[in-house]
Amino acid sequence: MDVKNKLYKNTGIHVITALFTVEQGVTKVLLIKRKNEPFLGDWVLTGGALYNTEDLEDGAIRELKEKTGIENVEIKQFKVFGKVNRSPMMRMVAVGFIGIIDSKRVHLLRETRNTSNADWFPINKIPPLGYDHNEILEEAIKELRVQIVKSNILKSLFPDGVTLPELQKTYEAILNKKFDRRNFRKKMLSLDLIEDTNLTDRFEGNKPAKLYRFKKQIENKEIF
Amino acid sequence: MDVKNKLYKNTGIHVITALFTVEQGVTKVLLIKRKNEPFLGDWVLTGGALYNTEDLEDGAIRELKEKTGIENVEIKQFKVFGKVNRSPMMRMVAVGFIGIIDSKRVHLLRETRNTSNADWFPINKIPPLGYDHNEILEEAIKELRVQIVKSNILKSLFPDGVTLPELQKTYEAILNKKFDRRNFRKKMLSLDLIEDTNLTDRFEGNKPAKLYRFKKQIENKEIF
DNA sequence: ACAAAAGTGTTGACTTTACACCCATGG
DNA sequence: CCATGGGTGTAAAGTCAACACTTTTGT
Repeated sequence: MDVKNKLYKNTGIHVITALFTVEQGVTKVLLIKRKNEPFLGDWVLTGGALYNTEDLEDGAIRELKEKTGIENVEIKQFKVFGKVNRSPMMRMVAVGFIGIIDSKRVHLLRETRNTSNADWFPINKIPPLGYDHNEILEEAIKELRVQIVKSNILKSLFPDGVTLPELQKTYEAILNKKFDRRNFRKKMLSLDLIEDTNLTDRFEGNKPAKLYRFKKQIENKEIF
Repeated sequence: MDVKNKLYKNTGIHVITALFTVEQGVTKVLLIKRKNEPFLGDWVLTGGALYNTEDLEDGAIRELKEKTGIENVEIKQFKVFGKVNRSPMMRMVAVGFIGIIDSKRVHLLRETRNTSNADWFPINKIPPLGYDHNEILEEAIKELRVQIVKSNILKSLFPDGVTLPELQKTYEAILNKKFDRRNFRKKMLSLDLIEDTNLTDRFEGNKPAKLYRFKKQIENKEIF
């Protein structure tokens, strides 16, 4: 590779995170409003350009912090978006990440150096986004639906443990589907993603529910 | 993003393909030997730096052509590798692709402008590779094993159709596992990846086998 | 004792596994 | 007619889907 060749110049990396939450049965994603060109005034997913001194995931986390104030998130790389013209100023290849957190546990910055607003949008009410972010978000939602059944990605939504009824509502919100309570329990437990704690929910006028927690490590299943 | 900021300079994209084949029950991957620094004389996966004028997949295909002579391959993006120091000269983020072809159908160039050798290596006999390619290859093998049961990736290995006994040998080679013949058929057909042609194998002293072909489009299955 | 939500078990349908014999072809 | 490899069915075990009643708590 000849570093001076023009074909290799002016290329950069975007790190873009679709950060989800679930509020009262509604799956939402965090969007920010741009304060600069290009796409000034447009809503976009959180993200920005990677520094050449940081790893991909660290860059995505830094951008989240800078543009929304959100910290302590676990995210997972899911796909790269590299069409030549996806960004207008120069050639940018975007690495997409997903994560999910409890929006009640974070303080969202409404304005920063580079953003004029930030908010959680229900995933079925997404405005036209800047860049190719509608496409990235679509893929992110698909990936989220896959990951919740085969990884512990939901751990960051329930860092203090979760009850099966809560989990069921979450799955129903994300997969947009209803489940039978008994069968959901059996399925969930057989997925081997959660483990019993010996605690119960704080009660509120009804039978307290058992608390589970997501496992630290998930072993992968046979595929054939 | 301030384009002049040093933090955004000197970043490039690698497009790296793990191209597999299966020969007599052995899964192999294509490696090339480097003719230049860095890693001069080392074996690596096929790939190189992306031009700022081409899409990711096009770049990976171009690199395959340039360094091995291989054309008409279908490849699939699977993961990004972005550790700050994965490449010694400058910051390079690698986008990994996998593909699988029939090695008998291609003419492999043994030497090119940038390579001093090229060959198919059994995946359990891989030498230490340049860059982080051992890690990339490991992930690529995992992904291959997932893809053969949920996508039509094997189509490019069998462009003219395939019989169930051939397919079974291929799955056994890639998954490193034996299957019962009757159960393999049932499973394979229920996966809905292949469809009957009304042809049969050209025979060679025994009962001719029915020919199947991989479907163009695979619909995705329910996940919960 | 009532309201509200949590927890639990069984049956029938379906899927998966284990296993052995017949069939078509070329020589 | 024999050797080679291809094709098929069935019974037992396991998994999945549908369904209703009992338990615990606070008031």
